[in-house]
Amino acid sequence: MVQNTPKARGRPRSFDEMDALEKATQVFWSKGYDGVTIDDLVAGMGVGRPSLYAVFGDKRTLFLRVLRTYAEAKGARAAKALLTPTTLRDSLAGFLEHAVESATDRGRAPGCLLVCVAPLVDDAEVRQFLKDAAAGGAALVERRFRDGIDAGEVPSDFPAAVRASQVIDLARGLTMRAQMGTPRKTLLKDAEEAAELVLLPRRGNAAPEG
Amino acid sequence: MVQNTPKARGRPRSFDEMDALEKATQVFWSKGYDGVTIDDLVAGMGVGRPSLYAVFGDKRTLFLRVLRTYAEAKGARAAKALLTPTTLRDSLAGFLEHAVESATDRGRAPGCLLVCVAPLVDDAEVRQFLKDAAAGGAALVERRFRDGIDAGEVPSDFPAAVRASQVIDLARGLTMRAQMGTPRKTLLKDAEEAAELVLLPRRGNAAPEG
DNA sequence: GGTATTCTGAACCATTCAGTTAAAAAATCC
DNA sequence: GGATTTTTTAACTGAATGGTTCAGAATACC
Repeated sequence: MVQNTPKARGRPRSFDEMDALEKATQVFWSKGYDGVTIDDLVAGMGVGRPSLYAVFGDKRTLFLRVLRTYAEAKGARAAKALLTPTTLRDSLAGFLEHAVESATDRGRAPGCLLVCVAPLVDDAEVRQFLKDAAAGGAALVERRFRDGIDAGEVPSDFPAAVRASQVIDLARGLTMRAQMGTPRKTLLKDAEEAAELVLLPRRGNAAPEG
Repeated sequence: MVQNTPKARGRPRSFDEMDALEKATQVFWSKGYDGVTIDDLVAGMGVGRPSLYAVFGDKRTLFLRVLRTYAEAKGARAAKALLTPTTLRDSLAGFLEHAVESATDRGRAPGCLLVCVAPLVDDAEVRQFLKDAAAGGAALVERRFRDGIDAGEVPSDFPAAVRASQVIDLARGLTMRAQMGTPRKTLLKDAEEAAELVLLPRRGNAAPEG
């Protein structure tokens, strides 16, 4: 960081920008995009109306920023959950359990901004972002599968790409059920089962040595 | 039908109720619940404002009716797709392909009212309905699995309930990808793969005689 | 302490929205 | 043909919404 305190002139802000952004995330998350009014954001963020427009722009701009920030943080956590464990099975279970835990976190609205809220936004930029994010997630999982192949945890003909997109689909399903109120305990068990499922060897193959 | 023409008095309606309901479905489907205004419905349904209120009630009431009608029709088609084929594999593939086809139907908005729109509605009755509908779908798939067990298509220890909820999760994932613009062809292939996946025997079991 | 600079709070405005009302129109019943 | 019933067209109303403006408050610079 070359950026040393830039000599903030004028009246200092009464809010922290990142904190306000976090609160905005919660507002969108719990009420959807269309369901949110500027007044909701003003109330939820603790930021005055003019300040909101000055600092974050209009609703769409703010949402895009919220989306990017959220996706970055969540993506980092997901990657960590996926890449930290040593065995492939633990990696996948961790990845899916992370999705469940984040979707059933008390204090936050159930579900996930990327899965339950953003897809409904009728905006080309949002759609493209989601597509890229999903592709990135699938690529990450696929890479982990390939590492598992190299490590001999699954057979060499293991369909990594197909299974990766299935992992993403299953994670989405778990997340949506979280939003619908399925209890965390159930979903965690299902996450385990899902990890088990996607690791099954193809038909006509011997079980892996794992 | 005991109901013979009830001698419609007064000025006849200029619209067909069921047709208007169908159009309302499209409006909600393409713009979400919160995103839809009464004027959108008036324009999309070809029904005057006062008529809309008189015949369908307010937006929430109309949406609930749309939801029920849509779910009934879709449920019937899904059940048919699931129960008509003779082999278990064809049943599952048909079920998932039906989901994909309905979610990528040209002329309609991509996705599915039950998967992409309704979950966002912040309403207890809607949520309960969705929960019941999902449970009903899973139960249907589970029953088909059990029939497959009885028919010897899968081993007797096949985890029918778990796999059924996984089928639903995968269907949801496919549907969401449809909404995001993934082409039908890709999704149909993935539906096949998903059917293949959920039929794999558990670890440590011999392959079925299928 | 004075001035320039930045932020805040409240009021403001044009637009949009949900829901209603009133009168005209189109059909049946007598 | 006239009365009755129902639907339609168009206009209306009060509330909410998105976005802006403006005076005042809080800080740094000199």
